[in-house]
Amino acid sequence: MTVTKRLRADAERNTARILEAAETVLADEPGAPLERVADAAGLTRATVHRRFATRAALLEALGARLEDRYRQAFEDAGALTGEPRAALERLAERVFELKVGHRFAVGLPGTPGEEVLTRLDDLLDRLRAAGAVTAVDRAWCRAVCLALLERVHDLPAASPELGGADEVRARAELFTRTLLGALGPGAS
Amino acid sequence: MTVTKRLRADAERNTARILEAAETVLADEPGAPLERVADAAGLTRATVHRRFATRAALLEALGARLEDRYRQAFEDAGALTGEPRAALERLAERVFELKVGHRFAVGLPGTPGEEVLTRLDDLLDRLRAAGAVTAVDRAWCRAVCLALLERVHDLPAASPELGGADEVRARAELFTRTLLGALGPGAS
DNA sequence: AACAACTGCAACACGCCTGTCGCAGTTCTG
DNA sequence: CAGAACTGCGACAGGCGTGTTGCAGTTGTT
Repeated sequence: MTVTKRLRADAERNTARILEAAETVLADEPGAPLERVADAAGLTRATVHRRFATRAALLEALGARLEDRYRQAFEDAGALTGEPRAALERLAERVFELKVGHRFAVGLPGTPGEEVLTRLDDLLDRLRAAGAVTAVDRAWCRAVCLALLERVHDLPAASPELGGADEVRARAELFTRTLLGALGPGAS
Repeated sequence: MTVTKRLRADAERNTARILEAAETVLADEPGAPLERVADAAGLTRATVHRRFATRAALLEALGARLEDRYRQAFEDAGALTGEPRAALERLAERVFELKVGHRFAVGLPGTPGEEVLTRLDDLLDRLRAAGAVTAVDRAWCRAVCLALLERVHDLPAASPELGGADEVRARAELFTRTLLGALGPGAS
């Protein structure tokens, strides 16, 4: 698609720094000026524009980047095969390792993309088939799942809710338990 | 505090329209220009500024307005007395009646205010005492509660998750069930 | 009816962010 | 080492939202 012309080595490093900085900065202030991103990357605003002509282009690139990571997370977790509950927890672990502000990520142009969302729906379907999820509306399940992802992500590491020594694992465990409690069989 | 000088009758009506419009418009686009608010209110941007000198002032007024409504909701639901689970559901009903975009409301300057949040914590504490909630971290409980409030609010009326004839009641029921499932005893 | 209050209109100044440019200096590449 | 590629710097133009103002016209108040 985009026939990216070959870049010089240092230039390529800088593009990476820009994306990295953008992810960090825009995560907690989505409307932040590009200058802040540039500063965080140790570069000039002009240079940012040389890589990404427009702000929209940067966001698009950022979106694609995240999309890839999420897709990767699904594969690493083997979320499409085997016992779905364990798959869910493994997936959560991978996602929390990304240390991405999900609230921000979802606000991105088409992120998570159709593909990732579909895989998530599939996993939730399998959980439903296994009886771990009783809620029927896919949109609802997806929304709750994403919401809890955000909240667990924002939870400070010092929270008493996070027991174990391995923080990432503890988050994943909390997430899984909470999600299944929310969508699972708890008829009152 | 603010010694609001007596306004003419129509002017007072317009202030109300402005707040109404602002709530609607800013709910799904928090950064929307004041001109859109003015249009939605059938007024001019200048007039908006005559009532609320600055954008911040408008948001503050909006925040106070919502704060009052939430406080009222707590009282109407009798959330401080009696069986906490029923109180929670009554509270949810009152809140959904407000038809406010909670994601937006929370983003407002100090909204929900300290007072409302404290009352919410109290209610959650009472649920914990009753054994309906097992999660220990107050911040976590609060976060999940608010998040689910948002998601249920955003759920389209046509969702199969909303059974009963009374939509508001159905939402409240779904919210309560989901929240207690998420925070309640579901040890795996 | 007479006065005061309020609004629309239109214009203005201001600040902020975006996007572009040329130039001088630095860093990579072959 | 020589040329190409890349960056910082500084400046500029343009767009957009905010906040203000004066004036003419309308509407409420007494």
